[in-house]
Amino acid sequence: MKHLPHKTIERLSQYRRALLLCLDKGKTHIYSHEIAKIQHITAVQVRRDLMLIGYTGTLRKGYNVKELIDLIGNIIDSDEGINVAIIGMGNLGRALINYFAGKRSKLKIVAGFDTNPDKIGNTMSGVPCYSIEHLREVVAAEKIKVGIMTVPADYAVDTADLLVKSGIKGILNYTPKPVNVPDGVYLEEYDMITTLEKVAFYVKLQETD
Amino acid sequence: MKHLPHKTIERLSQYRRALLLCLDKGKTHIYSHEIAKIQHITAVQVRRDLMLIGYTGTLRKGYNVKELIDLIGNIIDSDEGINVAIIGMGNLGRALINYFAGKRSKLKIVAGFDTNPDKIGNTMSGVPCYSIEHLREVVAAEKIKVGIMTVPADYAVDTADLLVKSGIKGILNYTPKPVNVPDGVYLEEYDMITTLEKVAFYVKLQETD
DNA sequence: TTAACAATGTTAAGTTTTTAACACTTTTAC
DNA sequence: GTAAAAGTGTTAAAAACTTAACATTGTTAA
Ligand SMILES: NC(=O)c1ccc[n+]([C@@H]2O[C@H](COP(=O)([O-])OP(=O)(O)OC[C@H]3O[C@@H](n4cnc5c(N)ncnc54)[C@H](O)[C@@H]3O)[C@@H](O)[C@H]2O)c1
Ligand SMILES: NC(=O)c1ccc[n+]([C@@H]2O[C@H](COP(=O)([O-])OP(=O)(O)OC[C@H]3O[C@@H](n4cnc5c(N)ncnc54)[C@H](O)[C@@H]3O)[C@@H](O)[C@H]2O)c1
Repeated sequence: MKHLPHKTIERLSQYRRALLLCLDKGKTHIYSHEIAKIQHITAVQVRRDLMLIGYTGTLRKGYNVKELIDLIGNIIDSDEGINVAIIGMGNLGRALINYFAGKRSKLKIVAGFDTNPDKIGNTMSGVPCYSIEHLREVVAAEKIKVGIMTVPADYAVDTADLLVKSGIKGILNYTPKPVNVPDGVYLEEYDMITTLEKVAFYVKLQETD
Repeated sequence: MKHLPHKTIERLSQYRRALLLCLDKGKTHIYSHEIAKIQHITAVQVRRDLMLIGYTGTLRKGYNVKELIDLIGNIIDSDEGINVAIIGMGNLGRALINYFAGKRSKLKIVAGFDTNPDKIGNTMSGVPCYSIEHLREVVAAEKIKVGIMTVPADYAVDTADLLVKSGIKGILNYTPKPVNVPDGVYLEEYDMITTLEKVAFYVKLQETD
């Protein structure tokens, strides 16, 4: 497989989510325009993405839901799975753990970290909370590759450095403070206010024309 | 002002966030490459975006932080401000309210809605929780334009319909279940798993080449 | 004072992403 | 049987977005 466009990767994840829902409903086949409708995009785009990953559906019946789910898994998932840690077991951290628990077989939150002694040693939704002091050892022992940052904003920069030093290869930063990482570490900044402001902007725009 | 690219709108919101942090630190001027560094993009792109909004900095001193913050506000904020509601005052809903509280003067969460009688009538971080039954009246009374959906996934579709009927013009959907809205309502689907899967994918990719 | 520098602003080129167009294939209806 | 309909797969065109190139202009330093 050659290079898949950035955007296609995102959509594949979304297609799978939609397909899993369809599978639950007992649907065995699905047309490109049905997927498109769910994702608010065009059928052409769906077909193009599927072309890129080399999947071909059956004419007149569309795509086999189960097959497609598996194929997407082959592409975006890692064979051995990827272990994930959450740093900062506060409101958001706990909500995320709760939410992710058991959602994806190949992506597992295996550890949480905090500085609060009351939290350290506890387990939340099956995820043990360690002291941030033990970050390095736990990351190594549990083969953790990805870290989700949900610490208070003031600690974001330091925490990112710590994560990098401990050998983490991907960071998802939920704090509103942008951080820096060296080459070789993939960083995604995820600010919720940006999205809300975007919605508000387009609402305003729609009103004024 | 003509059309601003979709992506520019997002970045403007991010620039403002970064600029506000700089202002706090007492910085009065900033160069395009400094903004770029924070946002992990190029200086050219920053300058281009600012060109599009018609802001010109002073040569050799860069951009005036305060002025730029105000200008971005003029563009993306709504003059009278926009009121927002959260539907579903659970873990995520509460975390969001807590987080947004007081962050933006022009974007205010003024109401929460739930079905749980234990929550209705209470106040969280200053936001009153109403029964979902009273959605329509409260939306009208409080001039709520945007709704953030944090209800259980099974209620997502119905809740979206309700919001649309009540006159809401923008929806930010945090549930993992895509919903549909008619023309004239701006919808943003915001799935956290997609982002995490993307991070995991690029981590995997980096390992294998 | 004048050359070197380091910034901005802008036009042009390049890249990525989306959309359109259409050839092809099975099913259905007559 | 054969034409119409409704899908897929793919190439080509268009649109959106980013990057490069460079002219311009204050500032600094010899
Ligand atoms: N709550 C939200 O909806 C939301 C949304 C977007 C972003 N955020 C951001 O996410 C972060 C967390 O938000 P929250 O509401 O969960 O806050 P919180 O205060 O509830 O949780 C923060 C947790 O981090 C722990 N912590 C503090 N310093 C630490 C360190 N150095 N290492 C590890 N753990 C540490 C604290 O003990 C606490 O448990 C904040 O930066 C916030 O701005 C929150
Ligand atoms: N927790 C997370 O980090 C996270 C992340 C991404 C997405 N989500 C999604 O967000 C949603 C909420 O997650 P949560 O962890 O807060 O769940 P939760 O169960 O803690 O909260 C759901 C809340 O919605 C209320 N509710 C139920 N039906 C309702 C209705 N018809 N109208 C209004 N309110 C109603 C419930 O009483 C409860 O207070 C879920 O769909 C979840 O998948 C959560």
